[in-house]
Amino acid sequence: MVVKKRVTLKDVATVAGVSKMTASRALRGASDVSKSNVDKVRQAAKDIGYIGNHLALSLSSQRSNLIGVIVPSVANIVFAEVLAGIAEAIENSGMQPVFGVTDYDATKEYDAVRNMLSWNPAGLIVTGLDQPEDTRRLLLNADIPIVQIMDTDGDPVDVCVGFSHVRAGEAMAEALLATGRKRFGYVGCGLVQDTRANKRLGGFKRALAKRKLGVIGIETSEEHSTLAAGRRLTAQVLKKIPELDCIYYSNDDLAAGGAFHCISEGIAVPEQLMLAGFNGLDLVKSLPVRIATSLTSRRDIGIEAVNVILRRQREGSDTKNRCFDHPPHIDLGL
Amino acid sequence: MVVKKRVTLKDVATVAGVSKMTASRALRGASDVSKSNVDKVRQAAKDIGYIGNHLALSLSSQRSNLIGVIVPSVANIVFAEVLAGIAEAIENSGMQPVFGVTDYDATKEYDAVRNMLSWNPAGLIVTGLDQPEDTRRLLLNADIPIVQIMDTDGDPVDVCVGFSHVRAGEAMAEALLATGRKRFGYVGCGLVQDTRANKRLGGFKRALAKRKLGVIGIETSEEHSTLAAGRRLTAQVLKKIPELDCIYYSNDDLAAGGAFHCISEGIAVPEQLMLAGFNGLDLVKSLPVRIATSLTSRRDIGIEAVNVILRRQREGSDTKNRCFDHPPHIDLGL
DNA sequence: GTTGGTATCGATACCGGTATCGGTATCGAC
DNA sequence: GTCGATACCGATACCGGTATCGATACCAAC
Repeated sequence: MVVKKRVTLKDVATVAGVSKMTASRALRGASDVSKSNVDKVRQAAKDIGYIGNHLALSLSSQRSNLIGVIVPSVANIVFAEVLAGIAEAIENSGMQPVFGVTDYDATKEYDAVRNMLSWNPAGLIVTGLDQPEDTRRLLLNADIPIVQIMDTDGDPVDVCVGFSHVRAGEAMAEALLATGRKRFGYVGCGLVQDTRANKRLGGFKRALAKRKLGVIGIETSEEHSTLAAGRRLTAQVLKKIPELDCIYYSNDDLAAGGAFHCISEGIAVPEQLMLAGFNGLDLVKSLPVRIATSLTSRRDIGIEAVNVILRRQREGSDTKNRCFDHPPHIDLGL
Repeated sequence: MVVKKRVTLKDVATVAGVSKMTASRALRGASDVSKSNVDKVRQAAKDIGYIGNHLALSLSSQRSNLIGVIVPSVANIVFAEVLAGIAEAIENSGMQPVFGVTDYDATKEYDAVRNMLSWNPAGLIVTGLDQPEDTRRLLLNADIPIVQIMDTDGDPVDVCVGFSHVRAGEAMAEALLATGRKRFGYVGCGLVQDTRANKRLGGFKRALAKRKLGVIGIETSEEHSTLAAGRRLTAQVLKKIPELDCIYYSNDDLAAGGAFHCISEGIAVPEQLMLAGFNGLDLVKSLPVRIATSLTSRRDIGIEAVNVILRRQREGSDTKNRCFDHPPHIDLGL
């Protein structure tokens, strides 16, 4: 046996005793092909283990079944769940997701978008609305549906699916104020680039300001959000400002870390100190103490993003410049 | 302005006043092209916003820069971290990962592998060693590096990167036995298909059997592993067999759920009841009680898997049929 | 027998790049 | 002035499919 070469459509055609074209037709729609030839081709394809070549298919037909997805991180469960939603919605659509990771780095994001576009995807899903100018231009020039997810505070290139982080921050502040809390702290691992967490903090502060209140203790760090960081930063902020009666975290991981700190230190949560995270992770729901959080519908956002693209494919551009809002739902955990 | 058409290499060449071929050369290696032409072409490409077309590139050059990755789930943080490792290792290699999700379903896995192969990837990373016959044949016939990850208990198609789950289960049993525990329970959300968890349980039981011991309480469920499920199943198993002094869980999520149950019920962990999970998640390290776990190096496994493929690309098939072992490290949390 | 419609098939031209090879220009050496 | 080597460039043939259009066969209708 010689070198194992890839089985091509031509091989199938030869075995089946028909032309390449007939084999091609037989393997897909199968209109305009006699029943007997369809069978022959199908059988031949199976016999010699024909797989097909999407590269050639997409190049030739000028459309691909790829949907590009660009997220800042996959290790973050929040984006992992968005991806899960995307994978779920894409199922059975004949499409295939391709993921790119930016690591919260604008340069990598630009590269990822560019790279993605070079695959002629049917659509592109990118995270956030605040791409730098050059990346935005790339997206604008791409002649495919672009869905920006997880944020609606801004001007979408095409369509956005998510919610307003500003409003989410405001809403949480209002809910916490309604419980009578007055001395607020903030703990965040907001990489400076985490514009969405910053938007939430902005909304949070604004809502407090309306009641002539403010964030009186703040502790942040450049590292990634982890439970351990949450634990440590909570200890720090409480050491500086022990009289806090409520801490808002940039996300649930940090808040849960804070909860662990409180459990260890015997601080009564939420009686003595109320904790509020963001995302509504499974983790928070199962915690031995009750903390507040904003439940975001990551999965739904992923699903909707895909659906926007699929609809666009079928029906043409109906929903240009629209925003799909999936506002978070506050759970005070009380 | 008419219909916006995709900018092709030919357009670049025209603008730069050279042939397609020269433009092609100028934009990549740039050997055999005069400096002045390289500049002209580069400038032209930038001016008209040339992006390139990977489909054509890969089809024409008969090699792609894709690395296919097939995992059962992305919502599971363990695989998310593997993906993160993969993304990290792939960075700057010029390669691009494409992910497929199987949802622990063999049929979907077959489809995913097939689909992936049709993109002519440079390599394929799949999860586990226990693919059904037809999928395995697909992998065997593919003339690219195939890396099976997360498991080494079996016969790899090509290369495997992971660890023995049987030994991992044994090791945990031995470590727990060494602390003097005698009445073992097991809690698992082993979908029947979760062969790896079953391998661990098998190893665990075998090690106990050597000491004439066994698992005297077992509680499983078909659902996905969640903290809530861990909490519930722990309550159930303890209700039936209250005298357990140690529970082995199929993973950390369940074990952490068990920990939450114990905290709520005032059960002293680990004094009264020892809990042992699997994976060594961040979650476990930050828990307010100490539980045992096996630290698996997900990220490293992802990185190594990619490196196997990258090495193969450069050096040819040196490591045919090899196994890369990344054994977990037991942390009793004491 | 001729005509027209339908079903079926194949030849050919692409899609947008790269590999390959041959052709020209330039230059130093003899 | 001729020659060979080197640098540079473009024509052409692919890669593996699909779109398109024309060819052929067959059958019913006139």
